[in-house]
Amino acid sequence: MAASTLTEVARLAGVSPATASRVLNGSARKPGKDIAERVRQAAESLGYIPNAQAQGLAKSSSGLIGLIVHDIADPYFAAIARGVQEAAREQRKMVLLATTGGGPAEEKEAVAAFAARRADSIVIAGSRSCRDEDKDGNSELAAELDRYCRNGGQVAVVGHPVVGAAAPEGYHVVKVPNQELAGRLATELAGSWDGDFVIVGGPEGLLTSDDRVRGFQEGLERAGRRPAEVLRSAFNRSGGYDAGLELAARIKAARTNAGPSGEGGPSGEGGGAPKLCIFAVNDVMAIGAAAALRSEGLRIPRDAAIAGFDDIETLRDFRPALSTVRLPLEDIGRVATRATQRRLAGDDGDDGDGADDASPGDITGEVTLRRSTEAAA
Amino acid sequence: MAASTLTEVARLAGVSPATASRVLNGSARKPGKDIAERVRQAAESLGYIPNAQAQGLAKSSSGLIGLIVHDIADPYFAAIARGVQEAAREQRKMVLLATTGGGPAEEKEAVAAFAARRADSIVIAGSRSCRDEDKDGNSELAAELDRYCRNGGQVAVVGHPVVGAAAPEGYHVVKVPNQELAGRLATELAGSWDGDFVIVGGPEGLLTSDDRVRGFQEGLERAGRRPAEVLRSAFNRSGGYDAGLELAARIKAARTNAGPSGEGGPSGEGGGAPKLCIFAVNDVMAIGAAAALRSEGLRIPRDAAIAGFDDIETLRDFRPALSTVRLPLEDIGRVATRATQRRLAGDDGDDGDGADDASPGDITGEVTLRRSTEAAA
DNA sequence: CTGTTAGCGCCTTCAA
DNA sequence: TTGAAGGCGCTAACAG
Repeated sequence: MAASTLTEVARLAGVSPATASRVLNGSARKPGKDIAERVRQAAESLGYIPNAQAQGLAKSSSGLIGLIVHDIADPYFAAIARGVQEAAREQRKMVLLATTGGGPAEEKEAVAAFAARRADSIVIAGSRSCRDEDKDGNSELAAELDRYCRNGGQVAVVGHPVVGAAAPEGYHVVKVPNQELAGRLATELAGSWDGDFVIVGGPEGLLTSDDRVRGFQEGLERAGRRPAEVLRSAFNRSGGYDAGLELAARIKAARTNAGPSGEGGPSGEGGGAPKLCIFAVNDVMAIGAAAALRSEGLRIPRDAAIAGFDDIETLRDFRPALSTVRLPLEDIGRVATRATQRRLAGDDGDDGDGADDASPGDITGEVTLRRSTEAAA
Repeated sequence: MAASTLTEVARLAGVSPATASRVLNGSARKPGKDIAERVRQAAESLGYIPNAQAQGLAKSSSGLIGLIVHDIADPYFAAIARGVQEAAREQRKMVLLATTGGGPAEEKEAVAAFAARRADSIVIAGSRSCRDEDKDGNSELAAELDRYCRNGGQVAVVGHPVVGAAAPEGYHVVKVPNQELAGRLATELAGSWDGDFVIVGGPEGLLTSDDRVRGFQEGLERAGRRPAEVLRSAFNRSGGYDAGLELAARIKAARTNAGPSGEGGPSGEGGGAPKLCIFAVNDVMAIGAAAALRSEGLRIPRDAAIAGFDDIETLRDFRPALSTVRLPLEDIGRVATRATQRRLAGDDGDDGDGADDASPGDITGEVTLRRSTEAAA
């Protein structure tokens, strides 16, 4: 009942398994035309499907690319996954998916599982963390990756190198200019916004979040503004929502203090309190924060401005349109995947520190100001 | 340089490979405690990782679950994928991802690739098509699946059976009550909406779309309403947008015909033209349509109501909140995946027509009326 | 309880 | 060009 084997095909075609193998895959050597045809027919009639496991075992290479994400249902990762998938198809490979929820321990498991399957390469998306609690996990992950690379595996990490990882051969980092872009966002915002800024960040130690926070502060400074207060919460919609609630309370309090201009409803003009501009370190958090403000009867951008980061596609129809930084997520996935393609001979070598920068077209982003941060009431 | 093997571990521990194998995996038989410990240490010190390919070859089972979707970045599929992933983790399996763009030809390729990798089971999400152009593709896909099942593979399809597929053992269909739910949506809407209905559907022949269209018409009929006109467009945001543009033009035309009640802007009260309620067969299309209306200066629900289907999580913060039918996408993925788990002995058999219904908790949905279809101006 | 012996299905030297 | 033989790493029957 099991699928038919190469041997069966060979027998049916009246040739040796070796010959059958040669015609059924792109072997260097060309079998006789007539023979080839016979083999092909035999394969067809038996519905032969090569056993990739056996092939992999024999060739010690599996045609698999492992992808590690926090959560595949998160549009950020889904977009990256699409890019990875495309690049994988170009390489005629399949992608193995692992979702980890973000913990280095689970990530380590995933790497081990990929290694067990002899994945040719691994792409790790999702922010690194340098919190204390993750320290052990990180070094175990680093060790696992190191071993994987030493056994000939290729790894690409999106964003930051794994904390504590050496930079073995085959280890690539796709840099994402989070800090710089957040800085640009801040300066642009500062140009059109008089009020104060608040940052809604993820937990401290999440590198991506930290970069964006830092960059934003720098941008503010460059623009001659005072630093923004940073609220910490979960790196997802609900974190944004919580922070939004907190901010809504403050905004309302400030308003009533400044003068109860109108109890009939919040008025953009009334109290002298300067309006707040909220920067959430990703779009999903921004949406959460916006929802919270709205649920408290505040309106955007009338009562507060809000900006996000990523420019998630599904969120582009959100109203008011969200100011954000567009990141070429799909490209990021593609670039990361391509970076793991073993370099051909004639490589111009890396820059000495081991980890090379996966340079095929460096990742850039674009500040995208929209309605949610318009100053006009 | 290659990863260390079981044989090396065995040698280091001074035992036979068989023994090493027995301790390193859950073999039925238990080796001596001291021996076990020695083996474990040897494995640890060598950084041994079992070769899943070899294991799979020997056991003829790979621990792989293949998932086929149109597009992993589509939130509908991403949500299902999350469910599949969870169930896979429960079964201690990994998921192999294939995205096909929806064509049966690519789906067939994917099935063949999964078969080659000896995936233990395959989950197919994404609407089936019965269009003429897909006829050949469908039957090839059916044949491929049939072969896969005959070789012992398990298949679960979300929604509809593959067109033309026999119902071999191991072939499961996770039914989604699209038609019924669309009907319920229609009747509920009919209760609070006086105007006419229009359906924005996908291309004819897309089974999921067709079901929803049909169900909606039935619901309308039950409510004593006349059938809705059906606009056909692509099954994605841009299709919805196109249809929305068309509808916006009509709405405006109807208004000026009925009487230029106010040129200052569209007014809900003014013209006697009954307001339209648009049913888009999925949320993403609905969002597209809404965006189109908005771009034409129309407002929802003031100038037209709109409803979708799926209740995509990322879209829940959309304003006005979208009336829709909630589908437990994640559960669907989970249920489909679990259905492919080979039944234990003592199975109560199938219902004779071969394909069984993957009954572990039938899928149900829930009509969810929100702001976008509120009658009040 | 342990070790030995065969494969799982395929690829890849080698010799013919 | 084709065939025969050995091995990829592991498991599953046997034998001890």
